[in-house]
Amino acid sequence: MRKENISDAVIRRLPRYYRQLSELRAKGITRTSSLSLGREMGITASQIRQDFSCFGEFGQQGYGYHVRELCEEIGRILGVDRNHHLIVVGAGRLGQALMENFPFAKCGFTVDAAFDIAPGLIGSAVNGITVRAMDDITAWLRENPVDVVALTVPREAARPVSDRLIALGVRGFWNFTNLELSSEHPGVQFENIHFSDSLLTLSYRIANG
Amino acid sequence: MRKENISDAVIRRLPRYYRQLSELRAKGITRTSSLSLGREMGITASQIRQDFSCFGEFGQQGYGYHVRELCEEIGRILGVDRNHHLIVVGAGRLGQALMENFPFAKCGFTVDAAFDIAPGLIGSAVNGITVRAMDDITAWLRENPVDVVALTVPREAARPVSDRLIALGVRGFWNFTNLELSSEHPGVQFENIHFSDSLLTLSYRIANG
DNA sequence: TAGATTGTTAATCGATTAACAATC
DNA sequence: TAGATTGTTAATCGATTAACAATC
Repeated sequence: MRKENISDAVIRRLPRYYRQLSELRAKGITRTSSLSLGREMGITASQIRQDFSCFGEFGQQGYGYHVRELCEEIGRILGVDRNHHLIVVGAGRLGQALMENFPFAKCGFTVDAAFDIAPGLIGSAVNGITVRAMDDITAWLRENPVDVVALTVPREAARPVSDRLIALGVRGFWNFTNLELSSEHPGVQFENIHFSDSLLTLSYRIANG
Repeated sequence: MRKENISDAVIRRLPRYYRQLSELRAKGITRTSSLSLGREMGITASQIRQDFSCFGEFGQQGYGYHVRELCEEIGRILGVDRNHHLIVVGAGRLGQALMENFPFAKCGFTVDAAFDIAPGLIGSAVNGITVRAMDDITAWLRENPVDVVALTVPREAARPVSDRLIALGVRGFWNFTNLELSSEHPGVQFENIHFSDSLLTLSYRIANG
């Protein structure tokens, strides 16, 4: 029975399932079960079955789950098969690090371009991705609509740049600036990666727990 | 009344409170309340009071909270005042991006050194931080114990490198490799930043909700 | 004082876990 | 078939919200 409203907690677990299943696939394991998956991931079998049941029936009684099929199903739910288009806005070290190291293709993303204001960067290429002038982004986006902008500009630029991009029709932001961006605009999604929040929770846990 | 066991959800909210309060401070606002803080952050006043009450009594009936005091209290809880020591292991683009851009000092961290195996990097400096040879890390750590390692090595190196560092006494890992590291060793804390999990949840939300 | 807002207890809500009939 | 394991319903647990006496 497909659910209407999927909780955020469930959605956040989906990529972990996808990662674990991808690893099993890579190891050549073809079959698994909620029990063994749960043991590997530190999750109860119950929760795994509940989570999957939000999206459909992927298993077989008495057998479990076929790893490749389940992996592909979850990939589809996450949109890995959709070939999203992305640009990197802010081609400093962090933007470069993403372009150089991040496995966009495995997540179903193609990086079409990068943008920056630094004259020294404009015209260069990182990992085959051309860095263009921020001034050209309006014209460029008209010709090349994108699903997501990876926002790796300095903190001060985050708000004005994202406002401008929303006006240009961008509906998804992968936000690495340490500024909390959230959507006043309906249909615009923000995913914030707050490095400092992460480090501070670690700081807390080192002292306590 | 101080609680014994603080839930993970509460801990994850603390850095957000800290960020919001820091911003209020920067704006020169000296006084706030659970109600106004809640409005700003999209959280109920009730939850804010509950969260704070885990750690003590920071407010005053009829007045609310003094921004600076509350900010400092939460900073103390998070350990921002503790001057932790950190090294960056893996001085590629991502490691460099952190050294260059991340406000370690604001989080209470000092970056003492970076380490890498690439001959071209060894001996260079990024933002005043010397990049040293991975071969020297054992000797170096004996002289300079650290609280946290920022792990920015390639995925394949994550496991062997972290094992080695644990053996050398490191007890905190800020893990940027896309490998799930979790502690079999008691007292060793891992904080994983999974870029791909984050992008995939965004991918999901673009299509649904 | 009167108004505001806390810290805390009680009520509600939602998420996790357990149980089990269905069935491969 | 007998054993295993699903999907789902029910029970439990924990987290969020509401309510309110205390008090600045």
